[in-house]
Amino acid sequence: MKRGHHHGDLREALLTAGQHLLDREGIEGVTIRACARSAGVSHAAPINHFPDRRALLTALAVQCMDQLDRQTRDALALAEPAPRARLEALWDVSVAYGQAYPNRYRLMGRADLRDTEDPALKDMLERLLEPIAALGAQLVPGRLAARSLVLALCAALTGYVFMMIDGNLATAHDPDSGQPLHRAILDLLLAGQG
Amino acid sequence: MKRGHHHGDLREALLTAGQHLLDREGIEGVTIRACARSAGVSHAAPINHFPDRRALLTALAVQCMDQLDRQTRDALALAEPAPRARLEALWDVSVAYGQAYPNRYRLMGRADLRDTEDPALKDMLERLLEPIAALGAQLVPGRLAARSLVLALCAALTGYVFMMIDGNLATAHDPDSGQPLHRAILDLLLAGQG
DNA sequence: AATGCAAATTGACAGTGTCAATATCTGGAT
DNA sequence: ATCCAGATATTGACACTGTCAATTTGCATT
Repeated sequence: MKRGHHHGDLREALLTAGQHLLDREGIEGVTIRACARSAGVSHAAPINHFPDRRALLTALAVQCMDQLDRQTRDALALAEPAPRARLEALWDVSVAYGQAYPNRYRLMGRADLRDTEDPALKDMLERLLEPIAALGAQLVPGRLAARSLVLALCAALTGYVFMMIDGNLATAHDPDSGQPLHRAILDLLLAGQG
Repeated sequence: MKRGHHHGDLREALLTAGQHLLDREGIEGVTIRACARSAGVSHAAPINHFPDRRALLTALAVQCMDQLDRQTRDALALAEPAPRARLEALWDVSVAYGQAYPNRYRLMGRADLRDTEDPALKDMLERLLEPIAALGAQLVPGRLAARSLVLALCAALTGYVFMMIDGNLATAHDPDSGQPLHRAILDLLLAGQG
């Protein structure tokens, strides 16, 4: 069934090699030639599956987004129905993912490394926005206010995770209340509406 | 007066060359060899002033942070005394800077490219945090609440600017109210405290 | 079985960061 | 004024990288 001509399924092998390289050595470390070496093929073999490095990194980023999206939807499926609780669950997932896989999160944040025209990427970006947009709409009456809230939630969440990843946070938890710091940000953002 | 041995002041020449390259070609484009070419010296001359590329990029980032800090303090000097107005002024400066020089803002966000031990960088980071920390303390009574607010403000601001830079914003202005979108985020963050 | 096409290899080129060895200039001592 | 020591710049090299062209290999369909 596989299209495997020589290798079996080189595309998949390159992606898992890339994932490992990404986790261990950072974005810089995920290079076409290193992935090829790790998959046991020659240095130019990947060109048949990814026209250039940009395409490889885009596919890798889409894979990471898919993981994050699945974890988010799984968590939401188990969360209580109250919008506030669901929003907390959503934030928790992203924060945990960034903590567990900082380099994957960094890759997802590097828009300059992506092929913006990739249809798989476009789909993924839409899918990723869906849950948070739904929660925003649920929390706030007007469509306009909802857009603002969603924007604020996205900006604050990604901004916070990157601060955390980059070590610009003294502590991850509030020393007094013991609750994670990102809870406090959510509190502030939702203080306005009941 | 200058320490100019061969070139006059190569370090400065490399930095301005780097700034131009950064603006025109992005971070990828600011390479040791390109800076050397632009300054009219051989490819290995920069090593005397910057031990490696990381050091060059760090110095460049510090320069950008200094520009942003100066513009911020200038704006605050002209702003009205009300904390809310001062906070708006501070956000306006960062948003405008990101819009005018997206690549400089991107460089400032790339903690992975910096030499964390650089004392000039450490100083600059402290100085950059100072105004926003002061405003947070002024806006909110307890030291703890102030820390949370400052964190939220930093995260939301940088997150928003990056969304804007990377083209993940449909519009930069609210089509109805006409006010810039980041105003709405500030509204949300400050809705809790009077 | 033969042919055509997709996949993989090999080899090359230009570009990069970084190092070692060498040459050159400058400022200050004699 | 001279001369020397050390900072500064050059040259050349090495190991990488992405990308391309030419070639070979292997599969599947005719």
